[in-house]
Amino acid sequence: MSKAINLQQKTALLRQFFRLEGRAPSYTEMLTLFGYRSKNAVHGLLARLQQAGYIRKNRGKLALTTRITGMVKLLGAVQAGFPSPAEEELVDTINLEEFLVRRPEATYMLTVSGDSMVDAGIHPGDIILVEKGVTPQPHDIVVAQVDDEWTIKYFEQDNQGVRLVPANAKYKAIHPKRSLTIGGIVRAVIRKY
Amino acid sequence: MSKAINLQQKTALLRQFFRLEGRAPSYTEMLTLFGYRSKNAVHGLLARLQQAGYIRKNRGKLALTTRITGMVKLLGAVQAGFPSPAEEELVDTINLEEFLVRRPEATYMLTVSGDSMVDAGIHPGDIILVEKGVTPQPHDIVVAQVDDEWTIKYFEQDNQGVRLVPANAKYKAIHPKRSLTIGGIVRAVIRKY
DNA sequence: ATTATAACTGAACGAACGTTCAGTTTCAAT
DNA sequence: ATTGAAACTGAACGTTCGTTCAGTTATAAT
Repeated sequence: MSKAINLQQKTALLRQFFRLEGRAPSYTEMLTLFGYRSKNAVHGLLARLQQAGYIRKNRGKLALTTRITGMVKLLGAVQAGFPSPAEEELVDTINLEEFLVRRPEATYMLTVSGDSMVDAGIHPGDIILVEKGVTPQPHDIVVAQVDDEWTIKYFEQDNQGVRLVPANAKYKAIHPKRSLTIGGIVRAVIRKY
Repeated sequence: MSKAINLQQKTALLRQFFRLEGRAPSYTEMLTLFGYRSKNAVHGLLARLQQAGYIRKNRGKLALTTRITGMVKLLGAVQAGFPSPAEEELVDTINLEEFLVRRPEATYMLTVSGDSMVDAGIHPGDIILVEKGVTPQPHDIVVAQVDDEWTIKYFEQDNQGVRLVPANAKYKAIHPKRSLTIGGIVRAVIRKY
């Protein structure tokens, strides 16, 4: 029907520029980046990129979406094998923050101390992302202050009220006596090697 | 000695703008953002922000660092209690991608299937970040293709050569017979609730 | 071979950009 | 009260910005 261009090739270049400079390129910079000789070519390409959801615009200003600024490449199944550098252009990327954080303004990162949740795969030294200001539901993992002590536990409820259950046979469930403050609920666990 | 301004208050405004617009504001936009009446005031502020490491500049163009674009607030110890909205300005933020990914161009995300590493806290359904093209060291966790099958194991070496050790008593260590391909080494484990 | 359409060139445009300068205000130390 | 330095105002500047237009080239279907 007409000329067809490879958007993924262009997004790879945008990604590369962003990683290097930490910002979106200007039209003039995109001339050399994409190998165009007319700014109108850039203009047209950006329109296509916007339609495809790679970029956004407001007030004539360009904003890259997380599909460009995301660092981590998605891999469906390992069975298919790891991509070679040649076919890396075909892989989509994801932004870890957008993936893990729902409400940035209410999310905190802290390090786990204690082994009360080891059977749930939360080990001492692990990092957890905690979201504040959410009402915990049963089976949620919460960071809670019970009787002046902070712990990580499963949030459960029974006829005695709130019950905080550890994931470690060494410890027993707690029924808060004097006070209970929920710091937040655990949204993600991260372990870095 | 002179007028002292609160940089953290300004960075909070920058952070807010970036979350909303997905890009850095222009000088004119910063006039209203910071409440200045002269662009020179913006110019001076940016100089201070650059010196403090919050922003970078190249070719007259502004680039926000991950100290601004990072979403997650750092929390030292839970014992100190969770910050209230009023004191949130005092908290520093971190960028999860920068924190977890060393070489973006070589890092892939995939989902764990199988329970060969449960005793190392890696459960089925967990997400791992795998870095390609790194020579594995003993005790590293690797994604490897042994005799046509992909698995996650500890990478070890003994007098018989490479030994792939699971973290599950149900399985035994493997000495690759026909072939061994290292897909990459596991840099991080993520579990999302 | 012709046609239709998308992608591109090249030039022009006003608007917005970031920087600079001289002068003023603000604040803390003396 | 005076001084010194940092923070700011207001205006001006050349540069670069993103957009637009008319025209050309490339590609795929007919």
